[in-house]
Amino acid sequence: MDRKTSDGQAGPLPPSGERPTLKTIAFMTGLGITTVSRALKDAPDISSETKERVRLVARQIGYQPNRAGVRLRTGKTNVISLILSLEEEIMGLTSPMVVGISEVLAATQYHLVVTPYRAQDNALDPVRYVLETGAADGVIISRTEPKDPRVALMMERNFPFVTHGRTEMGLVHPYHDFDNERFAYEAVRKLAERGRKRLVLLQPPPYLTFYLHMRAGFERGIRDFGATALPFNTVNLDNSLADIRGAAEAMFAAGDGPDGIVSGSGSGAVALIAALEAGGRRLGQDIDMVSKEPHMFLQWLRPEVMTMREDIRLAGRELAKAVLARIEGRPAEELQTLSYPIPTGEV
Amino acid sequence: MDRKTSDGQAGPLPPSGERPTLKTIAFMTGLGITTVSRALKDAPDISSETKERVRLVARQIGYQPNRAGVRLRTGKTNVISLILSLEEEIMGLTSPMVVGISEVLAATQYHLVVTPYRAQDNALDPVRYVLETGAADGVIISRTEPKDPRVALMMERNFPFVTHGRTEMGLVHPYHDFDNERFAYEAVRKLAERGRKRLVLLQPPPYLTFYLHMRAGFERGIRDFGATALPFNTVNLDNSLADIRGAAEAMFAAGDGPDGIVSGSGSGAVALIAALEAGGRRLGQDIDMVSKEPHMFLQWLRPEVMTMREDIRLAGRELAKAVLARIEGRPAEELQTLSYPIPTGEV
DNA sequence: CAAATCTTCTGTATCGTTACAGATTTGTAT
DNA sequence: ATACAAATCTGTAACGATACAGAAGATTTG
Repeated sequence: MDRKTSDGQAGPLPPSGERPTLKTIAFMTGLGITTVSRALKDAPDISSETKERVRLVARQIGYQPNRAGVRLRTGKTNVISLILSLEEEIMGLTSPMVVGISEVLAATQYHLVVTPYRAQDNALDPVRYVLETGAADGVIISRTEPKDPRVALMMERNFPFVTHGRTEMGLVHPYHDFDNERFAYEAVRKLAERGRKRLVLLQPPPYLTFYLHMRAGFERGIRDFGATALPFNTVNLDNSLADIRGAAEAMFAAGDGPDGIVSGSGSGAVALIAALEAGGRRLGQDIDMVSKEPHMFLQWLRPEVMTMREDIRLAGRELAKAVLARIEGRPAEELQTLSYPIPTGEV
Repeated sequence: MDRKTSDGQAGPLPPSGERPTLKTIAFMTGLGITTVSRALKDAPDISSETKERVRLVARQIGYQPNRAGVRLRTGKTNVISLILSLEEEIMGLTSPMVVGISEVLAATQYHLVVTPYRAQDNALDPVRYVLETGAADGVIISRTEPKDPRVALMMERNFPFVTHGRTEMGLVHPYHDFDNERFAYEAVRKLAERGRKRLVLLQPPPYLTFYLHMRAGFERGIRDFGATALPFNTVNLDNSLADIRGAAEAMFAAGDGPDGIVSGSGSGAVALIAALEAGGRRLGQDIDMVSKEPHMFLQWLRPEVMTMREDIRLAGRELAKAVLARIEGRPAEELQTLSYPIPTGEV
């Protein structure tokens, strides 16, 4: 039972330093550094009594593995990289997203590193950086394109990642997405139910995948509910609110404008409302609108607008869970989820 | 001139691996690893010809120092930790803040790690974590309290940090802050100019430093412009919008309410507007309001509200610059900045 | 011309961790 | 007894970078 506390050997030197390391525990328990390491990761060749003893000491002195040591030796960074477009900032998606991700990572050893990029042209840069420097174990990207070079690159390198948004390359990869098709379809339905027939869509920029979805849902609605789609292509959700407002004002001034609007974002809706009201239209009377609603802004300040909520925080949680699962080797096809529009208070 | 390319020595082994390291460069140049390391950091005992040669090769093969190696050896993490309260999420401050910080860090080797905490009670946890594990070289915290234990702790340990918001402990530390005193004072002035005399303030939670500032500015305005402050203490900016609305509705229902409101946040203003309109008041007629305005929401949907902008992105930039400077040893007293309300379009 | 000095370069040890190849003890089979 | 296997434990080397203490050759000094 009582193994001699080996001494006199080339035993580990006293720890001395500040923060406890494996050496500290080895010294305190009289075990070898290797044994301590293996005990802490529950290796099969360590007696359960020793494991217990090591764990106890480790807990007592508040041992936490040195990340640099682990990373240098194993290559495991314990980092998830969230790659953000600065455009997203405008839409205010970042905050709840980060919160959702953090909620999941909090229970793990993972840290969240945020890496933004400027223009869509540079979207590949941060991904390359992570791949080349091994800066993270997994990556979360958003604003996917149908043929997304980032996805192609990471799949080719077999690097764990998840996308916020789908792609159309015939490649199976983890994603979480909001069902923008359904959103737009339901939006058209609501407008049609109010007798609106001449509809416009404030849509995403055309190179993003969710443009296709939103557009498809919109057009399916148009067909199913016998409405007409008017063009509104001069601006999209990536334009500044001032530009959106400007374009919308021009449209209303041209006369013969829409009697129903679907807005792909809450802030976009604000610009549209400003424009239509500047043009003398009255919401709920001359024209109706359906929009995504990030907060309660529209619901409270323009209750005439019908709103649906997209739960970005949930998206963050799903995305984080998916990368982690991917890192652990779960197959990509099990890591694809959709979320659906949440109806907010009806008028 | 031509130093013999030393060979036959215990020269470095071929690099072989994927990513180039110092060893790779050493092998390619025929120099020692140490020499390469010192050449790259422009040490004085390396000839400028060698430096040039090393730099050239390093650039050619795209050498980037291994972060884990540096971190393990030197303790330098090249990480800035942004410690966030989940409460901030609600106010949507995170996004532009992260963007601002990233803008500054992009030009450096630093990565940004986001570490959120749940309740105000746990605010100390992430700070302790960073201090104990050495997870970062510098920390950015916000939501400071007059006697902030995080500040005390980090100063005691002489750990580089900057706060978003000031403290009142007689400790000199780097900060960036928005002048909420001025904001509230100017807000009262605007209301007084419109003849409003019975004012309420939707204020921050009382334990935060900027409560004191906003309150002070408000009350100074009250005195200077001969108005009256009505109590509105049941809720603050940390409460949910629903709660704020509820409390405001109760206030209006009680009769004899305010004829002017100062709202410390844009989203809070929305709740207040919803409440006052539900109570039959009309903005700009029965009552006036001044608010911070994060976007264009208020300006476009309730142009009657007078707004001022707080540039959070700028705050992010200033905070990042300050931690970096502090890490480089600049004295704290040189790293204290204030930003001022930006008037948005007048009615 | 030997000694001292300067210039430039390099090997060794180390940070904390883990993979790997033993080592030691104990128990089992022959 | 002797060999063999099982159960536990441990030293060494390595990941990539840098601090430190030389080392080798060239140059100056008296």
